[in-house]
Amino acid sequence: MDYYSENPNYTQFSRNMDPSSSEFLLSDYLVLDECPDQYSFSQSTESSEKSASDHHASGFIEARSRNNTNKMKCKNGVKKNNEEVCQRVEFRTKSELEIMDDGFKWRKYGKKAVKNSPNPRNYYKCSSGGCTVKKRVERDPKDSSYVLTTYEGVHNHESPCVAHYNQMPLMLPSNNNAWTLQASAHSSNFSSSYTP
DNA sequence: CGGATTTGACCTGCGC
DNA sequence: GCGCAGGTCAAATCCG
Repeated sequence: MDYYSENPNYTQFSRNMDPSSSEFLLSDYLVLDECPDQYSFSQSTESSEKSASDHHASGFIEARSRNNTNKMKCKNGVKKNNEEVCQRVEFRTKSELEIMDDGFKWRKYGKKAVKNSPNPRNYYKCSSGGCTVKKRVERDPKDSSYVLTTYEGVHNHESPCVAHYNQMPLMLPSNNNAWTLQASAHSSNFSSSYTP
């Protein structure tokens, strides 16, 4: 069974995005928030665009702290202080497609128009049973050619994509603080990873 | 027919 | 307390 036929979103992303192409800009903006102690991994918009263009989205990521901009709310029963960590990862990706398939299977559960943005925000949950990871997808109001994708939470299972293709775990269940996003399972040099 | 998507209603937090 | 905005729910609808 071909994964492409099972996941049309993945098909679009991986087929249309050629890492060797100068038009491919992967995740030039990345923010990781972690409650209560938040850190971010990001590049500023302008520099990221430049560097992403220069490097053709080589996956280069710059880290900085953002302790003074903690406005992230840990809602829906996620506890701030103790056991459960509210982890947020934000990607800003130049793409005509709003759906950035990361190998996981998402179920759309909401769509909402947001203030100061002409484009609606889409809400997705990981459709894997027991996995509570969510993501929001919206077009950048300042530049609609960019897509803002925000992940909340940590997958408690492996990516079906990676399990299927690479037989390598995308998420290590033994390490809840580790995350990896792969833009394409076929582009092994195209992945961003974070392991605290 | 079952799963995914759509979309209006509802809930919650925050600012005034 | 009220209104607004963001987030979620769930029934209706779509689609393979």
